[in-house]
Amino acid sequence: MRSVATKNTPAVKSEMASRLRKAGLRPTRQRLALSQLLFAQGDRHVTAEALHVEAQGAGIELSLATVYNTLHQFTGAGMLRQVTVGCDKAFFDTNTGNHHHFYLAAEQRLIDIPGERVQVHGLPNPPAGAEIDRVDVIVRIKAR
Amino acid sequence: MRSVATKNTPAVKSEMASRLRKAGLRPTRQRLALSQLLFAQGDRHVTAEALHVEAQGAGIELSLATVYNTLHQFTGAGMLRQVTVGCDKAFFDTNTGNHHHFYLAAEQRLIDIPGERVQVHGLPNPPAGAEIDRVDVIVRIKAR
DNA sequence: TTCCTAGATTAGAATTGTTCTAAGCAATTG
DNA sequence: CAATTGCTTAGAACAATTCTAATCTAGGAA
Repeated sequence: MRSVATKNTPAVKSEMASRLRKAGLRPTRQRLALSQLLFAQGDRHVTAEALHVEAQGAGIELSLATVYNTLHQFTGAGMLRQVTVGCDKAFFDTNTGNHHHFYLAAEQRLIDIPGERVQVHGLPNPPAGAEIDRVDVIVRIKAR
Repeated sequence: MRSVATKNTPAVKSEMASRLRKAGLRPTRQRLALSQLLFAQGDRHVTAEALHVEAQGAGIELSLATVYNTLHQFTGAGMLRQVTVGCDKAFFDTNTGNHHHFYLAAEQRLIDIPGERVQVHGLPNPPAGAEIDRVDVIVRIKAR
């Protein structure tokens, strides 16, 4: 009995499967398992390494390479967003909507900041001919 | 005759030396040389690798390890700021004042955005007991 | 000046995070 | 079911950075 309820019902599974198919990805055992770890709970920030450990801990056998592949494919399909916060590890965020982040340097951990309320004023125009992809606000929290 | 005027006068040199001493760093040949490359022109964004190449090109013999050490020491002394923008390489910025960045993903290049005009509104309070180190705004420019 | 010593530099090895490769496996299609 | 195409895999390769242990040097003392 685990404390986190990772709803593992057939219904959830087939919903995941169709999401994957829509993205042009075969719903393989590994991708379904990772989908569940990632999306069956609330918003999450994971690293490849951490997700791999978590999967193994949950009895899912897969290689780290597959975790990397899958995270990138999911990102390409718009199911994840990659957050860049330090140059050590890459974080993947299940929240792909408009939002920003606190970064707790001491714990190497991210906390979402809902995007609706946050406004950035006074930005200059981007260099000629360039187009803004997105604006990221990162609030760095001092290490203690 | 190089096109970029890297003022290499004794005056500049001794000013650099005293800056280093103030930071508790011995003004060694290597640190003086890197100081000049970094600070004798306007604001710059460099990677360790690029600065190493630049130094060698300018006839300064030093190891990559020294470049890394020096960049970190300068950062610790508040003479540089590390900018985190992608997980490949670390950028060091000679502009340590209040400002933000455009990030041109296609060229892996940073452009400063002066800080005075930019305002970020609506941020929630940081988690209990935490203190904000700083707020970074990164405007990502779409790769073409 | 010369000597001494803490601190700085170095080459190369080690580590870390990530990507690649080539071979076997598995989901779909016919 | 068989064929096809895509997926997964272990392990090697890679790139950025850090570490290590030996050597060197700046700056103070004699």
